[in-house]
Amino acid sequence: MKARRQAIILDIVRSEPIRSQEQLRRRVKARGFDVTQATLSRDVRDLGLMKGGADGAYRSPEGERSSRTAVAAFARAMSDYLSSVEQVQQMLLLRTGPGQAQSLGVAIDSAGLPEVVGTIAGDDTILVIARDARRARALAKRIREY
Amino acid sequence: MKARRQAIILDIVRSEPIRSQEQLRRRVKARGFDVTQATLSRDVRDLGLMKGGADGAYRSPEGERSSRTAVAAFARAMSDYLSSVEQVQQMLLLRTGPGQAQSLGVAIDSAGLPEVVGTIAGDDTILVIARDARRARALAKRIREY
DNA sequence: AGGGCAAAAGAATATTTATACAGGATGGCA
DNA sequence: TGCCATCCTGTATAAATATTCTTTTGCCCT
Repeated sequence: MKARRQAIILDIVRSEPIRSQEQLRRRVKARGFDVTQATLSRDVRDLGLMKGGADGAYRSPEGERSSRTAVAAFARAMSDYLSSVEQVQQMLLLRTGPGQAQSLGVAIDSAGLPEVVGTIAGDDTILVIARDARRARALAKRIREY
Repeated sequence: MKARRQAIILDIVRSEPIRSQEQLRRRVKARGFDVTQATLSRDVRDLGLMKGGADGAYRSPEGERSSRTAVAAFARAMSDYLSSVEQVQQMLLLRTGPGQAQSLGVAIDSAGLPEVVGTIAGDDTILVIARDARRARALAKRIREY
């Protein structure tokens, strides 16, 4: 699961100075993803991490939105608030109880899911716009698992 | 000669994207300093240059948060990351390279633009919600000037 | 269920970057 | 002057990172 792993990488990189992909590999493994250096090289590029500076460590280019608690909050918000999921082309319609959509929308935004272009939250409905229908489908599946 | 050479390196790195020390070596040579890659590796460390990010190029960690205003950072982020702007009613859809939207989104948020209600950043797309269509149009115009 | 795709990851390798070591230049000082 | 000590650099090589090519996996559509 690439998105999840990349979220973990961001988290690791923010929490301690990582100076090589091998070092990163061990940290990522300790969090349950055993991948090769090649994969991490691609992740580092995808995430736009920079290496160098004062300590020679990887850095996220200007603070990403706080993701550590955000991903957890996302999962929790889903199981707390979500009542249904429907896909319409590249969009998802999420239903919540009355007045709960804003909270869930914030959680989705904060999670920084790469497949999500954006969300619009009303009172009990959220429109999630994905990059394309395929990703919308994948996201719907993932969301239903919560 | 070291100081002079390093000043030139900074200048080169700021003026065009340099993706390897070999490439840098040729540019430095063209400016009159014929040195080896090893020396450049040391220079890069001395100067605290970072490599990676949007284009995989070397970058001076200049413009660190304290010295520049958020608006200047906003302008710089725009010119670095933005690839297109589209207006849909009171919203703008900004496109960036893959994985860069989060960074740009943060820059927009930090700039505290009064016409912006909020932003939602995905992987390579940002949805900027303005207060109304008129303001969205004005903002789009301003953004395109970067 | 199974075939066809496309995304994702691995293995091997190429490329890029960092470093151990050594030599030459320079400056201080008895 | 002669003798360090230090700084800077190059050479050779080690280490780190990127990429190419291949395999695996998951998903969609009969």
